Amino acid sequence: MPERRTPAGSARDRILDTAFRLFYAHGPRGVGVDTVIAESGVAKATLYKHFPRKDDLVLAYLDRVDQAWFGALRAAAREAGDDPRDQLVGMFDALTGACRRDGYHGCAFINTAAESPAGGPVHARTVEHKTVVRAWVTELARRAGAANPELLARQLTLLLDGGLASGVLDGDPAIAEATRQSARTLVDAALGAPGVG
Amino acid sequence: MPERRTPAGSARDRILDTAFRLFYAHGPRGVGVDTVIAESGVAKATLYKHFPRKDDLVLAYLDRVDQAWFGALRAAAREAGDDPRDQLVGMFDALTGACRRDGYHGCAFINTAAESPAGGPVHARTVEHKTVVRAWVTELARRAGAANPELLARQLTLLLDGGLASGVLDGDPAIAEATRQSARTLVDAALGAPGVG
DNA sequence: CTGTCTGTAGACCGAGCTGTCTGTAAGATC
DNA sequence: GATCTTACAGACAGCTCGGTCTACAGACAG
Repeated sequence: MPERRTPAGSARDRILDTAFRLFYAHGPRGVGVDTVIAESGVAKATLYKHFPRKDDLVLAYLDRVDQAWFGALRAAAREAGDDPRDQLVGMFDALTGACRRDGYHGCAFINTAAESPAGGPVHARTVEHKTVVRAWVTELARRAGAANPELLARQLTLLLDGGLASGVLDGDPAIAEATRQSARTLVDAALGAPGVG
Repeated sequence: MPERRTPAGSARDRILDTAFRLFYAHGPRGVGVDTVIAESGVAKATLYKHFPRKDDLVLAYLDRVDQAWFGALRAAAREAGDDPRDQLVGMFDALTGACRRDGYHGCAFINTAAESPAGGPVHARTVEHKTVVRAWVTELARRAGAANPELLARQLTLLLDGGLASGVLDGDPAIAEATRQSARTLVDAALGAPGVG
């Protein structure tokens, strides 16, 4: 049984690409299914074949956002070097990069959660995303030798969320800059003076 | 010409009270005008007399939010004492109080802006609100003797936004606690060790 | 040739939305 | 009592939404 050798990826990918772009720009609720269909050049039946409910499409969109953003965070941390302390600060470069990007509108998860009914699948997926990211930061903080890795991770992710949330209004680079400096201050305070680690 | 001696405040206030409650709970886009009418016990014509467009009602809602939240911030700062340094940290008690409140869903401005078209009046009002708050914090930072009041204010409001944005998901008191500790760290770092000011 | 799979094209339905309309009732003022 | 204001009650138009449906076309397998 040759699974997934279908050339069907094409239609599905076109739908997801279009949804990603439109959903992020206007919010899932601000984009009708008809618009996604028109802009992706796909038949309505095809869309509903791959994503039986609009919510399924929204969740797939969030999955893609999660991959992209979490990936950017890890890449930024990796590029900061081998010292976990530097990585904790370096991950904020992902925010700087995001702010610079055209059409930047803040955190897709927060934006989507804000317009979705509480307790729904979108909320759950958002909580899951934030939890995974915070767990990763916690591990980083632990490896950096923080006395209270959970608290430091909480503080840093809170900072990250603040920088992202402000992005709904504008992508002012001063935001990313101030956020990064805050991160440095918090990390130094938690781990001892810089260079003394 | 006896202006505004009308007893009409009753209907208008009922509309605004209801809109405040519903808009904050489900987001303006998630609440139909009919629902506001039904729950406020008002005629449709009356609502459209006071608020010709739904957007007008949304803006009036944001005005009320601004008064409430900015008021809470100033009250929290005031209760922290006369020292501007304490006030900078004390204002975060407003966040703690908000987290504790039932039905807390984060920052109404961010939530509303996330579901509104960029460049619209809602965005403008949100930017205005954030600007006013940051100006107030800047003045506090200046009085506290910060070398760079703008930066410190930016950092603290960013932190505030982070705490508020996370509230869309849950009102975990740990968020407010971590935020407050971050604020203390940032203020101390900017103004010198505590008690040495 | 005949099915099956995957896709396109678009009509259609019921529901909900914003906003307008007509008609009526209560109270104040002249 | 006549009139004006303010409000209530609710039908209505016009649109968009999510989602279902039928009809058809090409590729490939038996």
